[in-house]
Amino acid sequence: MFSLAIHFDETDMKKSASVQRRKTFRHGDLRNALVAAGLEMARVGGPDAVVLREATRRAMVSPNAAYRHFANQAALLDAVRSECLSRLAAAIEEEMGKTGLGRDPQVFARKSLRAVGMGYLRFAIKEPGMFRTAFSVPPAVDVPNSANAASMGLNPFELLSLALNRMQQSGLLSKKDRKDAEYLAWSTVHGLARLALEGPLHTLPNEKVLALGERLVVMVERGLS
Amino acid sequence: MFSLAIHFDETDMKKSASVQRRKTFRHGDLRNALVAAGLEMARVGGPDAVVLREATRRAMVSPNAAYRHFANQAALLDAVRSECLSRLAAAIEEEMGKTGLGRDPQVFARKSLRAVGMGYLRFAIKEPGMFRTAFSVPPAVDVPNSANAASMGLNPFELLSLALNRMQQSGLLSKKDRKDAEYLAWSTVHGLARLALEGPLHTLPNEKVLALGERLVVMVERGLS
DNA sequence: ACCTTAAGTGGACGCTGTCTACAATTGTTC
DNA sequence: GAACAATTGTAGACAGCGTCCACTTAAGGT
Repeated sequence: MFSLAIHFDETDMKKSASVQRRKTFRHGDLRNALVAAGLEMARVGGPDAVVLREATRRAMVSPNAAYRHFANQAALLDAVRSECLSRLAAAIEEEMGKTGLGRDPQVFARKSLRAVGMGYLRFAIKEPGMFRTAFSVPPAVDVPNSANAASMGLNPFELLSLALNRMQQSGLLSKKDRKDAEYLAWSTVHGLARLALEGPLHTLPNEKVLALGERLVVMVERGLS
Repeated sequence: MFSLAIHFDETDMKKSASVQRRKTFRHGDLRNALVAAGLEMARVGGPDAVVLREATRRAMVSPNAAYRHFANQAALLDAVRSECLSRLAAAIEEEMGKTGLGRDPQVFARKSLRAVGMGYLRFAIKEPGMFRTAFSVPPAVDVPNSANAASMGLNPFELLSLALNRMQQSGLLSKKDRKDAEYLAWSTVHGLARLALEGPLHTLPNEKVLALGERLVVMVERGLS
């Protein structure tokens, strides 16, 4: 009937055990299904692996159905990318949450900055496909897009700003040095992540990458002021 | 005759003004021609833009001819990537050459490190497609591949090591801090480049990116030791 | 002069993204 | 409740891509 039938047209038209066919003509939640499928593909194979037709296949829908929800595959990829950014933000938040509140504001500030950097790095290592996808297409950084955020409503960039604000408020960072500090701090950790993931450092063992990350955070702390 | 004829089959079979057809059956230098075509595509559109069939088209050759010189398109892309790395190395060398020899070894060392970082960044800004291509596929860093090098025979990583050695020899860097310092220094500048090129900072004007680069180099200098 | 072999061509296949036209369902309005 | 419009799916086609297999052309060595 559908071209999908080739998957299980063993002369029986009843639903096979593993693959049940949608009963209604409408899918009901196709957009989300496509993003979920795309996310899984991105997780496994990075941005280049999110292919529109495969997503529709996994959603058990004809290829063109996707075009009712996305202008083109770039739009689908962008939705997936946004989801990846959200997960990155969530990972950072979790890492920040693990550092208790600590009474000394300077210690707290340092821990916050460290958590942002290491959470970033850990996510990159644990989910390289998602990480690479998150930064595959250039989104604007200044326009806060809530779709990129995690539970706190902050995207990774804003989480970093938060940590740096704590640094300044606790007196670890002068107002002058605070300016654009997120760009500097971000660059360091992001660079390490990319070099370790897809760059020339991809043979480094994970522990070493994380150890380098620790050194980087210290370097940022000392180098910023 | 060839399928290429569709490009200029205006009922005249003589060579058109702009496109002359190869006379001999053999191309003579097809491998290089394909790499050159791929490089140009990479320059304009980044790694995803280097498509095998288009390269053969530009070399005025049938698509399959490429397979006499490359196992597949990944192999072609890898050759292009290697060339991009060489150009990056050349750009860094040039930047290093601009800093005179300077008698004070500490000043010289600092200038060297700065040149590596800023040369790296300037190349990324001037040739974003090549830069992105250079790091699109993970090559090993430790195996020195002369194909990646420029005139001095050093790849970008080795040029950075050279600058850091000068830092150590002039007493600016302790032996302990010297260890793995290239990873830390590299990460910072590489991260800025990628964020500025394809990441969330791609709207930043070039001057600002370069200014951030200067600050990064200073940060590395102070943060390493 | 023959034979081997390197380096080209031709045609096919399955995959992709995307277009246009059509069908089925749902929601709306009289 | 029937007619109609809008939404959301399908069918079929197209060009472009990487790649496979079979064939051809020329060059070089004996």
